[in-house]
Amino acid sequence: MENYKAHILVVDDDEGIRELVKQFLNNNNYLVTTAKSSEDALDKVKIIKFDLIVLDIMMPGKSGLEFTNENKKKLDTPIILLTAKRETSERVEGLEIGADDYLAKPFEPKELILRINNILNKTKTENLKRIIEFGSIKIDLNKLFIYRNQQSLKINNTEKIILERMINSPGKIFQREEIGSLIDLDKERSIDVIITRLRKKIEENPKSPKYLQTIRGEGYVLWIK
Amino acid sequence: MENYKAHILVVDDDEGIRELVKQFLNNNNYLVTTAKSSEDALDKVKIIKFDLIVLDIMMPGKSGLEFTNENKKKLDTPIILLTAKRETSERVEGLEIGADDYLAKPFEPKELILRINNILNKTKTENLKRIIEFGSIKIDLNKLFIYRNQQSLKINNTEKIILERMINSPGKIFQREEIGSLIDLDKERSIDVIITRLRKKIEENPKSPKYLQTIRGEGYVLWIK
DNA sequence: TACCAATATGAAAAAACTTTTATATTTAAA
DNA sequence: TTTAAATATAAAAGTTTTTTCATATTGGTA
Repeated sequence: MENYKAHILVVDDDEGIRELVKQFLNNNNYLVTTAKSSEDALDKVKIIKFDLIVLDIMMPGKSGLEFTNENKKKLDTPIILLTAKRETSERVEGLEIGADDYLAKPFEPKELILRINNILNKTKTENLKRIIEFGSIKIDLNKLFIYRNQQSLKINNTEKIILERMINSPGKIFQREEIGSLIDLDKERSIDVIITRLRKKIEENPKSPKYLQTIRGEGYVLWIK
Repeated sequence: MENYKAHILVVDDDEGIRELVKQFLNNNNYLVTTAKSSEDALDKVKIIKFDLIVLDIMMPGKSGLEFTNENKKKLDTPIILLTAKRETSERVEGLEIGADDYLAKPFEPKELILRINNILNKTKTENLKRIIEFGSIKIDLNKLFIYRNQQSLKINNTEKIILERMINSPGKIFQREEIGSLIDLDKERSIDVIITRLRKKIEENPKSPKYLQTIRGEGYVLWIK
């Protein structure tokens, strides 16, 4: 986890809420900056790239919805909206224009933390790990390793590209041509060779493959478990 | 987007709600399977790997919370909980045990769709794209390409590993030793060579680098914009 | 400024990866 | 069972990547 604190911008016109939230987030190991209006927030996002923005919808001047609508795309920062209204209409609108989540006031601070953790962890772990497991095999597409029966085998980039594509559509038949197009290769026999190599790595018994099978006359297919 | 429909499991003891939700999700291009209890759901997840589960909390037999608690980890499928209660306590508990989202009944079907889209798009795009932009450079860590002034340059896996690490901690000084440990290399001069190669690719003017700078006596640091 | 240690880098060497080729094996249909 | 087409694969050849080495350059400090 290292020493990095996520930096969160809290935007609310009510100083009481601002400070309360700030305090609470501080206690939960977040770095917090506050803004008292959308305009104020805009000034700040120009200078600092936040990890997340918590934004009240109803504020004098520009509303949180307007702020989200106008800035979400270029900022590309997760936004959690705070809404006072009970009706769903406003919340739906918030999500439609790109907010990542919302919370109805009054809310439990603990719930806010959970939602923040949820969003930040998600983007983080999903960015870092791309690990697929099936059968007795584990494939780490980032580290380019396959793990099977206590041993680890390195895969190369070509193999990664093909595995990644096939894993995305398990059960789909890939013609040699389609596989070849992924790596810019058009000799049929050459595709065979790559498949053979892959089988040696992922199959218990490469001669009668369980996962990476041949469909005679069609191509190859990957079965995940 | 291809031809793939996300497969969603809807679990609710109330047939009316089950069918309503199913109908609505079908209309929104999702493939739906229903289950009338946690036990029923358990049978189904053993056979099918769903993309997402929508789960009522209050059901006879095993509750949605129990189901989530017991299965979330091994399933690793996003879960949206449906809660009837107004209080936050139950919702907080749901998030704590690993649900990805919840929705209070009664809910607008449209809101459910938004939340589902939200979760599925998030996992999908974050799995597929790992593109970093800074200055006039765009780095695609999946495709192993760097784009700069209309031209594209290939990076190799070693370069990707180091860039990825440094991008994760911009401004952090990396000692040669630390960089070397990423790629299992312990000769100082060899690290230099890799840095030189990287600079040729990402720097406008590699002789006076703007992004990948030397900290004499310490190591290297990457500045993002 | 002159010196020394730190850093940079071209080029060679070594290692790894990729493709092709030639031949063997398998499969399905006659 | 025979045959022809499809697939598999070992080994060679070609290519790229990676590391090392030798030398050049740079930056700080006396």
